[in-house]
Amino acid sequence: MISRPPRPRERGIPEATVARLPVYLRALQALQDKDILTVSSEALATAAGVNSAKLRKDLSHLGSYGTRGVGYEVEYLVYQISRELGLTQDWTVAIVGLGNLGRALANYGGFGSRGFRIAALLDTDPSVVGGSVAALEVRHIDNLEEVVRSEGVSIGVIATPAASAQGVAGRFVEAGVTSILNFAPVVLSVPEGVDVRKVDLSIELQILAFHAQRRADGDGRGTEQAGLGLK
Amino acid sequence: MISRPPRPRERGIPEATVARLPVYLRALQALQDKDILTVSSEALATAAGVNSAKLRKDLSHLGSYGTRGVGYEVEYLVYQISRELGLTQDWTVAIVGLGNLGRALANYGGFGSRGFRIAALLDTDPSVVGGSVAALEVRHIDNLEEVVRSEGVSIGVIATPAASAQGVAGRFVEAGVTSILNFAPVVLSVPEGVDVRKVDLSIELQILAFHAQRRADGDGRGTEQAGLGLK
DNA sequence: ACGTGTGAACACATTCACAGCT
DNA sequence: AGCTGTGAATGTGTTCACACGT
Repeated sequence: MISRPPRPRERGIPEATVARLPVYLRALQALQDKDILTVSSEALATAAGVNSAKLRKDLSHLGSYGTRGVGYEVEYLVYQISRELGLTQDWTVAIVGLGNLGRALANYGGFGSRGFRIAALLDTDPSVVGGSVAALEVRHIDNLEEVVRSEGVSIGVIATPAASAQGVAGRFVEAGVTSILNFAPVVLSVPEGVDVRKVDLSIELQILAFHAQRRADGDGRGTEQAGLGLK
Repeated sequence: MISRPPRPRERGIPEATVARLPVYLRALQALQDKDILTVSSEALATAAGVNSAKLRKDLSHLGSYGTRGVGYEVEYLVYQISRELGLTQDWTVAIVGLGNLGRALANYGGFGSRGFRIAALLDTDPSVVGGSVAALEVRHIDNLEEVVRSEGVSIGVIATPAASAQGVAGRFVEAGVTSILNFAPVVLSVPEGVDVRKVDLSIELQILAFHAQRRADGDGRGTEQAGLGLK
């Protein structure tokens, strides 16, 4: 008899919702900058590029933070979302690989804007190590374990060539880092309990190409898509 | 010679499948480089980081390209996926904004590797315009419309500051570009029929932070091996 | 014997539409 | 009267498990 380990219904926020919370947060902060104190689901949804039913459902997972007949208090919602996302505490980041992309990341202002602090830059290339990027010294990757410990790094960013990425991931994991953001075009293999997110530029382009092609062969010229688009 | 596939193709591949095809394609190309001719769904799934049932279902949307009892012929599958994604034709790309990120994109080799050609780099900054990045001259953004027309640009990449992104998007759309890859942290508003994909570094970090926080304070529920009781 | 291809079951996500509070 | 919060309905995606072709 095979009983499947039941996924315990841990009362959690749906993944799709989590992915949108940062978007809502950004929209709310833009409203704050304009000194707007209150916002309806309809208005906030428009600013965030979603529909209002989805927004309300998403927010309902955090709690009842709106007022019926009125809307949401901007400042309060900013705080609640920030807290839910874990942005009320600081997260320390290390970036490995300081090619063009790594440099871009290190210099990216919005990065450190709230909650994220870049604590270390690491590379292997002797022509890069010892130099300085974004007012930080680039250290040799041999210091990874020590830096993770001394700086309390909790998020590792991998911006190396594909061939080095798995090795770096392994060292991060070994050093106790359980959150990894991977820009290298490889599938990383990590133990259970380690969270890897991937950002892949060429995959995004390929998805765009797919849709563009579909649009192109569906309509020869402004015709709507009819069935039987035989080749 | 290439015989025409006898299988009629359905229109409408699920979006989730489309997003994974590039991953399969990359895994298959890695197998090709190792001179592997045939692969099972199990092996390919492992290389792509998914389970085999999902892989088979995904591939079944393209047609019946496997052989029962054997597996998939690597080269044939590479061709079929490439064709489905529209990579058998060339796509011309223009990048706007040559700050750190734009430069990284322009220099990113994998970009142009297959099917994508960077035809133009555009910026407003006088200290950048006229200079050269990745062996291409950076032109002033006033040339956008002309470049789109003369080079046949079909994909626009926006790597500008947030404040400029909507304006650039509008000009792309006006010039006839219907596929946009946006790296600026704003929600772009575009007409129906224009496809926008967003890559947002700080959103990815925030999602990681959410899960990291959950792991840290959820404790009891999870039975995964904790790496270092670092709290 | 083996691994693909797929209907059926299940899980997750979105949208609808309206009850309920202010 | 107006807008949130939410069950119910619908749509999309994933996993199971096995029939079927090689």
